[in-house]
Parts: sequence; structure tokens; C-alpha cells
Amino acid sequence: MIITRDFYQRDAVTVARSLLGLTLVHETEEGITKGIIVETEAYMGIKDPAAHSYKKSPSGRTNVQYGEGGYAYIYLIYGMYYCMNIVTNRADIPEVVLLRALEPIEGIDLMKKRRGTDKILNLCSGPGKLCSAMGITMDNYGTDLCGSQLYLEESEGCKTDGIVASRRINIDYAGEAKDYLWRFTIKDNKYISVKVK
DNA sequence: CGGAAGATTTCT
DNA sequence: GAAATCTTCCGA
Repeated sequence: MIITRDFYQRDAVTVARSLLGLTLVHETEEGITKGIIVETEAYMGIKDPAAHSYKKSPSGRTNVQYGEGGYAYIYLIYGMYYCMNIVTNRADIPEVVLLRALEPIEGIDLMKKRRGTDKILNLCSGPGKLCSAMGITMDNYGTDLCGSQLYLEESEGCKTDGIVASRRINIDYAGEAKDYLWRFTIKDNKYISVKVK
């Protein structure tokens, strides 16, 4: 069952926690890839010094954040890697959830080809790797996640227990905000990004 | 208009 | 531990 718009129209922290255990699906010309979301981070817009939309005008790459929830927000980091975010909440509220890691479940051969590695544990264990494996690029910027190309669906036997909150990764520049417990992972999952805490 | 820095990954 | 590499933002 595909996740509907109202799922995304809540605050980013709630959505980030709820996303764990769901399946991300990307349909491309090369084939379909699917992965279970096992690691997320919430970025609370104007309240969050670590967010791209913090104290910034709604233009350029953050534009889509100011729309309603349920759209893909993609950006290029360090000139080399893409990161995929999900826009949450209502229009004019720039909150997003960063997808940090997936557990591959379908289209694994295609992921291996895109990533250039045979190690399944290394396919989606990080924001940049995840996008590379799924074939996500700036072409997906602003994609409607309630559409038929890039979307989320409920997983069978969805595990919602064992969710762990921790500090976010690589945002030391954000001052005290780096200590907010806005990163969510599935406990003991092998596929989360290697860095812990 | 120019410079600096970043929600990362990979290799040495 | 450092490089790769480019978009965006901020200051001049």
C-alpha cells in the first residue's frame, strides 16, 4: 500500500520516526529498486541551525521545502554526492526528513552495478550511497512521492519497535542543535550508516 | 563578483 | 587523515 499525502503532513520529527520500516521504491528505465528505511534524520527548518532553510529565504535549492509535504527534496553535497530528503508538514513550513540508510530488498543487482561494489552492507549505508544505489539525482528534485515513479509503501511485517533516537551526524557547526535527538534508527539493524553516535 | 564552506564518501 | 568537486550563500 502506497503512503498517502496526509502521512507527510505532520511535523518532521514525527514523520522521521514513522518512516522507519517503510519501503522506498524508485522505478527507472533500468529497473525497480526497493529498500527498507532504517535510518532518518529530522530537520526542523527555522528552529534548526543545521537545516538548509534555517534563516534563509525560500529560493534556490530549498524552494521545494516550502511546499506541502510529500515531495522529494534532493541536493548535491560536496559537489559529488546527492542526498534525498522528504518534505514534511504544510506549505510554508520548511521541515524535511533526510534518508540516511536503507536495507536493500529489490533490484540489488542494479544497485551493485550503480555503486560498483558487491557488498550489500555497503550499498545504502549512508545518504550519498543511498542515492547512488537508488539512481536518485537532481532529476528527482520536487518529485511527488504520491506519484508512481518515486514513492513509499508499507512493508510486510513492518517493525516499528526497537526505534532508537540519537544525535545527528556531521553537523558540528550547528552549535547546541547538534545534541538534539533527531536521528532515528532501527535498533541493531546491520544496514545503518557505519558512524554511530 | 569572488571566496568560503558544506546534512559525504573513498582511498592512503 | 585528506582529497575530490560544485552549488549555494554571504560579504564586498
